[in-house]
Amino acid sequence: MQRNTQQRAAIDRALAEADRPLSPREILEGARRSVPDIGIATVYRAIKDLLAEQRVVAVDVPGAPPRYEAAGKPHHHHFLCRQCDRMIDLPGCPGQLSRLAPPGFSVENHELTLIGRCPDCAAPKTRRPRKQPARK
Amino acid sequence: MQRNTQQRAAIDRALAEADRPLSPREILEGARRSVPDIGIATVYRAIKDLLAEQRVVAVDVPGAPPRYEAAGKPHHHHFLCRQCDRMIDLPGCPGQLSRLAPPGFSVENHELTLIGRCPDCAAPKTRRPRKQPARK
DNA sequence: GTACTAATGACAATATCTTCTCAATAACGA
DNA sequence: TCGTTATTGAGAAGATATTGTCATTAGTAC
Repeated sequence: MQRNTQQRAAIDRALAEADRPLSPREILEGARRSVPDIGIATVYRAIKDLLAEQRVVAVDVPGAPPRYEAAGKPHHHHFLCRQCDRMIDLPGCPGQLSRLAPPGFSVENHELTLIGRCPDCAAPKTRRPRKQPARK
Repeated sequence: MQRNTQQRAAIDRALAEADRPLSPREILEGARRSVPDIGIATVYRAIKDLLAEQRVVAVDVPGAPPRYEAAGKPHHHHFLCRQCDRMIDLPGCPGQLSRLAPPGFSVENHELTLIGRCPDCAAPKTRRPRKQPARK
C-alpha cells in the first residue's frame, strides 16, 4: 500500500510551485527546502511512480535528459534558457505543424523548443548565475 | 598535416548519400560499405573534426543523442520515425515561431521535430524493421 | 503504543555514449 | 622507394544518468 511520506509531499510541492519542467536535480533541490536530507534515488523513484500514475509528463530537452512537469496542462511548448538552463512554459502552439510533413508521413506528435535567454538573463541588471558546469 | 584517408572519405560519402541526420552508429554502418573494418572511434574523431570545420552540424533528437548532417542546407526541420528510428529532413519552417515567447524573452533559435511514422513504416506492405533494442 | 512493512538514504552497480591509449598501419613529400 | 608521422582499430577508461541493494526509518492499521 502506498504511504504518504514527507518526501513524496516535498516532491509534489516542488513540482507544483515551479510550474515548469524540472530536471531530477532541480526537483531534488526544490524538495530539500522541505526535507533537507532527501536523496536523489527517492526523486527518481517518485518520478517513476508519478509518470505511471500520469500525474507528471516527461518533457524532452534538446541535448539533455528529459525534465518533468505536472500533467494535465493544455497543449503548450517550452523555452530553454541557454544561460541559466531553466526550461519555462510558453502558452499555445502555432498549430498546423503537421503540414510541414509531405504526404505519406503519419505525424502523431511534435516537439517544439525555443532557445535563447529568459527575461531574467536577458536583462543586464538582474542576471541569474550561469548554469554550473557539471561537477567534477 | 591532414591526410586523406579511406576512412574519412567513406564517412563523407555516408553522410552525403544519406542526406539526412545520421547517428554515429548509422555513419559507421554507412562507412562500412566502403571500408568494412572501420571502427567507431574513427567515426567519432571524424565527427569532431567535421564539426570544427563546420562541414556538418549536430541535430538534436528528442530523447536521444544528437545526429549529424551536412552543413549548409537551408533552414529546415526534421521528422523522427518512432518505428524505424530514422530522422528525415522536412523542407521549410512554419516561421513566426518566436512569437510564442512573451515579451522579455530573447529567442535565438528553435528546435522543431515532428514525430510519427515515415512513409516506409506507415505503409502496411513495405514495413521497415523496427529499431533494434540496444544490444545487450 | 505495537507490529508490519513500504519507503528511504547511501552508495554500489548499470547502462549508454564518447574519448583516450597505444601499437600498428598507411598517406604523402622528398 | 623511403622515412616521417598522422591516422587507425581495439579495447580500456571516462562521463553522466539512472536503477539496484540493503540496512534503517517511519507510515499506518489495529
